[in-house]
This record gives sequence, structure tokens and C-alpha cells, in this order.
Amino acid sequence: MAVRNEDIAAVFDEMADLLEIEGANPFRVRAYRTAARNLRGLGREVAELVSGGADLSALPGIGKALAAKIREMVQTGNVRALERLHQEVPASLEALLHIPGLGPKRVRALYEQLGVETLGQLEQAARAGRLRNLAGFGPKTEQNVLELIGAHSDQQRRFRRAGVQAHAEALVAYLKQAEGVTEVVVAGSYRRGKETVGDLDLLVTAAQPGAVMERFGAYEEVAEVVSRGPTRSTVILRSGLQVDLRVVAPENLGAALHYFTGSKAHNIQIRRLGQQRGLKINEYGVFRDERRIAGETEESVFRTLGLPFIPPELRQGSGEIEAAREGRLPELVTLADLRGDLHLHTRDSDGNATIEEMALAAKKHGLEYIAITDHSWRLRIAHGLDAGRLLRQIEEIERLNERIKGIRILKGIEVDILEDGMLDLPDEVLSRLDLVIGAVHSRFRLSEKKQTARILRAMDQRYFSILAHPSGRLLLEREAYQVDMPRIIRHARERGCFLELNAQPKRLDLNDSHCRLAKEEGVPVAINSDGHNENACANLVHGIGQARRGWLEKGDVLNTRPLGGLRPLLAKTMG
DNA sequence: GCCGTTTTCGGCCCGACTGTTTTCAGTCG
Repeated sequence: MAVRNEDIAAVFDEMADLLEIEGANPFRVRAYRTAARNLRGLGREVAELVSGGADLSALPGIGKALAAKIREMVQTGNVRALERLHQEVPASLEALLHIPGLGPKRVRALYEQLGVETLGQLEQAARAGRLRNLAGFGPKTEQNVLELIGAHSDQQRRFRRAGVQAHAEALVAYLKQAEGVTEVVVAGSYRRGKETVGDLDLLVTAAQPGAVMERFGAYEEVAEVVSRGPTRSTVILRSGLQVDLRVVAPENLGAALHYFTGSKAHNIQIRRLGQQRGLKINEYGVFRDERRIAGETEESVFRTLGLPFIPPELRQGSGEIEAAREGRLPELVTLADLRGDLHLHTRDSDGNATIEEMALAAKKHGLEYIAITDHSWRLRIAHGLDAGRLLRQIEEIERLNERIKGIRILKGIEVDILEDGMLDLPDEVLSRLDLVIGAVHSRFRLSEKKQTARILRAMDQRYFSILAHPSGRLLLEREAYQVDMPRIIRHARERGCFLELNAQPKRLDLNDSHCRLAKEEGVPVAINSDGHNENACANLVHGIGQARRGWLEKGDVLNTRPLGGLRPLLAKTMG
């Protein structure tokens, strides 16, 4: 099976961990981490570049040595350097690094001085009171280790964006009532629009930090205060969500907001750029020598570097700074740009509302058109439509279109893509529709080769407009199925059909890097709610966030077009 | 190990908090 960017990134991360435990040059360690991060954000599969003979050292953060390791991994599936490391440092030590409070130095001390190699041995040593006597350790650290070994599996917990939204809004409102507070804003990955977040970063401006910290600690949802200093505090809520709060002076808000919005990769690049210009950039501002020259707004921070404002969703350290410098930042799509929703369900399959109710709800949200795309018969659990019921639905939609003004209802279906790539309704029926959405709902575990061939064949059917939730992932529940997405995207271009960015909070599928690839290949993406009730439109904002992280502009999104512009594009996919 | 508008050598982002110290290293984000 092809080696994916994620596989290579995981190897580089592991090598960084092991090198760090070995006490290697920290900058060398950093180079591995940077390369891993860049690979994850690349959007193209590096294995393809290798087979195309491309010069990998042209990629950011990849030099000759790492390029050779990538080639070795693509061609042999292994990296000898990692195997060598395994002979020097037990691979099991990596797990110890993931316990909060244990870093490379302490893990190394545990290994060299106590012979601890595994989590089990660590727990034994801690219980026996052998940790507290190591240099740099004490009773507190020993106690911490004991507590965290048990909770270790929870530490990696992430939350879906939509689930964090309520916590964020409630906390912001609560903190605004603290004395002397002027601003409360959410920063971090939430502000960047990420589909899942590991913790919530809040930024508060206030005259006296003390009152804010006090109120924060007293929030009724707080289960545990992890740390608390004069300007910074971390708590865990009862839901398990970690919240970091930082209080800054109002004149520092811009610098702090930029700093705490991240991403880490973006910040590092920004500070390096500053350094090259003799500037020091931190959360308090931009400084030339001792003099502060910017920091009140984010714009002012960017301006000192000669850059325009970079939207938070782009701050992933994956080319946005170069784009800003060269004046080719995208003008990102906004919620207001959407004119329609091309994937909706009704009571006829597994939805909760009638066609008319769905249409009126969409009209209320200002949409100009919607497509009704109930499930087809193969999806029994969703009470999918057979040919007869679909034909009756078509007639009903035609009647409704005569009666309801101000919104147009398109006739569609979400057909099942069968294991052999065929669709589960005949062409005679599909030909009566305005669009056909195809989706994989079964046999998720096919090999990459078979799954890709299955989807390509479905796209080649006479009536096929949009590939729904293209990777099949369910955030934090189910991995994407194995599929060659670059190939599918190229095939969509050749075939003239489209990919969906499904805006359900638990899907958000296409992911950001594949959105970017679709844009590069010139394949418009449809941002659809996949709604099952009258609240369907509430999903769209999450899809927009994802699209923005994928660099999509208005023109890259299929359903920003007025109906007159959309119809001919859909018609081309329909035979 | 990467990188270059000071540089092919000598740099490499920056500060808060904790626990261990008694002035600071380690960890974290």
C-alpha cells in the first residue's frame, strides 16, 4: 500500500521523540517535528512526488537528509535511521513522554537511572517511592505521575467544534461580567476554525487580572484548577474540556490575540520573519530593541512585517505567509456567499420535516435554492426511496415549485454507491432529476485500490453530479476509509462532476487539505448541510470554517452561484 | 537537520508556570 504523508510524519515525530530522549541537538529534533508538521499540511501525497521524480528538498523544512529518508520510506517502507534509534532507545519510552510533566530529560533520567522502559515499570517505580530521589524529581512529581498514569488515555481527548461552541459562548458571557473586563475573545484552534479542538484558549483584557482569575476559578463548570499564576490559568471543566485563560493589558490585545491564535507553526514563521528584520515578537507586542512599535491590533503586528492581515483560518504555517508577502492571499468564502444547499433530507427518508417545511426554513435563511436529496432504497435503515416513491416525490416538488415563491426546490437523490461502483437506481429514473449525489454507506474497509476504483466507477456513471462526504470519516468516531483522494479529485475534474464538503459537525468531510487540492485542480466544492430538519442551515457555518481553512474562495464553491449559473453546471453532469 | 537581503557557518521563537531549587531547569503551549 502506498505510503501516506501521515505515515511519514508519524515516523518523523517518533524519531524526534527518540532523538530528544537521547539528548540530541534540540534544533535537529525540531527539524524532524517541523518536517512532520509540514508533511501533514501538504495537501499532496509526497509519495506521488517521489514517483514523479520531484525534488523533495524544495518542500519547506525538508533538506537533503530528510528528503532521502522520505524517498527511502516511500520505496522500501522503512527508515534505517529509525531502526538504529530503536536499538539505542527503547521505543516504549515514547509513551512516557505523553504523560504531562514528563519531558525528554526526565524520561531519560528514568531510563538511565532506574531502568524504567514502560508505563507499567514507571507506575511500579512511582509506587515504590523511587522517583522522588532522582535529581530534578520530588514527591510532587512522583504523585503527579501516579495520578496521570491512570488518566493517561484521557489526555489526548479532543472535542468536536460544535460541542465546544456552547462552552465557549457561556464562558465568554460569564467572564465579561468580571470587574474591569473590557474584552473576552476566544483564540486558539477554535478561532482558526478547526473541526476538533483539544482545549479552549480565552483571552481577556482587564485593568486588574486578579478579579478575572478569581471569577474564572469560581466558574461552576470547573472541575479542577490545573495551574494558576497572576496572568495565566488553566482549568478542566466537568466535560473534560481544558480551558486556558490569559489576561493581558488592553493595549496588548492584538499581539496577544495573534500569539494565542497560533498555529504554532504560523507563529514560529512570523517570529522568524520578525527576527530577520531585527524585530522581537511576543505576546506583548512587536519590539525593535527595547522600543515597542506595534501590538494594539493584529493588523499592526502584520504591518510591521510588511504583511496584510492573514485570516485566522489560514494560519496553519502552510504557505499563508508567502502568499501574504506576494499579495496572493485568497479572498475567503463567507457564509453570506452561499446561495443554496444541495443536500437535504426529508420525512420521505430519514429526515424530520416535509419538503415544504425544509424549503421555507431555507428561504428564511436567505437561500435561493435547495436540493431535496433523500436516501435511495438500498439504505433500508433510512427508509430510502425506491423508483416509485422517488417519482412521486418528483411530482410533489414540481407542484411545490409552482406554489412556493422566493425559493427554488431542485429534484435530487442521495444514491448509494454499491460495492462494484454501480448506483442503486436505474438511469431512467435518475434522468428525471436535476442532480444526483452519490455516497458510500457500506463496505468501508475495502482496500484502497478497490475503494478508489469503486468511487471512480460511480463517478463515470451517466448521471452523477456530486460525491457526498468523500472520505466517510466521522470525527472522533470513525477514520476515513482508505481511498486515493488526489486521484478522485483529478477524476472529478475530467468527468466535470463535483465534490461535497459535508457541513455536518461530525463529518466536515472534505478535509482542509483536500479542499485546497480541489481548488488547485479546479474542481468546485459544494458546501452542503446534509440537514435532516428545519435547523439544517445551522450546519453551514461549520462547513464555511472548514472551506476557509482549505483556502476556498467564493468562486471555488459550487453553491455560491445563482441558480442560473448553477443549472448548466449540474446539467453537464446529468448525461 | 534546515537555512540564507548579515551568513555555506552559525544561527535556529518566546515567555509563563511548576517544582525543585535557593537561582533555575524542565515542561508546556
